[in-house]
Amino acid sequence: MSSKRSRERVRPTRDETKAKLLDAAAMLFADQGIGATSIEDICTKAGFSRGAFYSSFNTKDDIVFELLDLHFEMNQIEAERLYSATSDTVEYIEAMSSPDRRRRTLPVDDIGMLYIELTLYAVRDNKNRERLVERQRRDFAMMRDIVQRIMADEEQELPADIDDVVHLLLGLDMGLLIHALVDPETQDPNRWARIVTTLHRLLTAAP
Amino acid sequence: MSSKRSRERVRPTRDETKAKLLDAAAMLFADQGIGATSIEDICTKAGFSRGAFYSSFNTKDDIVFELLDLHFEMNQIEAERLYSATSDTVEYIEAMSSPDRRRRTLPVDDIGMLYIELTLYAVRDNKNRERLVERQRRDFAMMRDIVQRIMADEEQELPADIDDVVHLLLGLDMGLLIHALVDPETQDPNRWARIVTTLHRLLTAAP
DNA sequence: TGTACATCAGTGAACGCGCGTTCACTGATGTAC
DNA sequence: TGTACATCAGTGAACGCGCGTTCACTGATGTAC
Repeated sequence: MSSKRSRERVRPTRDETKAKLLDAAAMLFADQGIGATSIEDICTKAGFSRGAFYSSFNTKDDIVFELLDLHFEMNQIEAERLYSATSDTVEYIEAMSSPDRRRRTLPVDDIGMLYIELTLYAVRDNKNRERLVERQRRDFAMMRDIVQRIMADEEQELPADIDDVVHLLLGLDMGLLIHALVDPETQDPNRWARIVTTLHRLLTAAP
Repeated sequence: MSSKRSRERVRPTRDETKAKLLDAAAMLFADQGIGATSIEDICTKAGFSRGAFYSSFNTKDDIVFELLDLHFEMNQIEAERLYSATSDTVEYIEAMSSPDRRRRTLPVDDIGMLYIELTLYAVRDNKNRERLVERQRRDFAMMRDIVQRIMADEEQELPADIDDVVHLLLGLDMGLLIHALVDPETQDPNRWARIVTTLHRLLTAAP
């Protein structure tokens, strides 16, 4: 529709192609693992030939790390959205445990699988490990802020070290994700919310 | 030293060879990942040629699953040892958080890394996934017994659903492992014991 | 809006390396005397 | 304990497949007139 164009666009734009490749990669990495996913797989799923891949990415590593960046970026955006959209603890816990919360970041059914795949990959890469560590610390700092805000709002004092509480909450989140990944049948979708609610009750009712 | 033997043994026994290959594989899988470890790597590290590998294992998958079995088996033995060797909760928590507890299962520095690697691998294998699920359920059942024993010994009632508490404890364990794997520097070796002690305090002091 | 030409996103065949697996072999071990 | 022979654990060269990457190309898009 630009005044400079006299024919209709037939091919996707460069950015659309890249986005399609990233989405296809996210799904396949979660499904089969990074190592078991070939560039050919990604291109076929996205509907391109192998060469298209190398027009958007330099190497296979490249797409992995770009996906990791994307994952953290969208996670951050989503977390900030929840952080500011809710006003009390109950509401916040409910919003956090919403079944499609994680889906809002990347188009992958089992985002836990994808996260673990990407993490293991990045942990072993000396160049990118640092970024991963930085991101994790940022997540911890954010949760620390949230816990502090909640305790301040409720005019309560934490009966435990705040960093321990933050590690407890995020560790629990991660751990439940992995256990659910191994044994989805035993998974109770309300478990996270129920446990966190119990913890909240115990922490605010403590002597 | 057997009466049937007239010369001294020069080569390792079949079992020794297999054990060396398993140990080498455990270390390399934890260090580089299963996908990035070649059979040649394993054999070199163990001090054999590639052919030796195929004298003990049929395929690469074979050694991965044998390692997973070994991991669970030794974990089970170690857990049962702790279960019966300690008599009160404080002692039990201390024993569980002993820095070299995990080392007692396989000769790997970062057993968390190995466990995640093996788990991701097994989760994606339809034949072996079932065994993994079964093992995880057994771990949960064991922890359930332990929690029940502790509460009975202390003549306390749990102020929460016991399965939630079990998921909380094991999820926390798994999650801290992964976070420590990403960012070992921020890891506090006493954190697990401190958090669990706090949880124990909160759960037994509840109204 | 239409045409001509340069650019470059995407094509797909080809390359070559690494790795899992095989196999003909060798020399240490088990067994019988 | 020593010898002879069969067995078989471990050797290492060779095979072939799959995958990441390259590259000469084609035809759609951007731009100027």
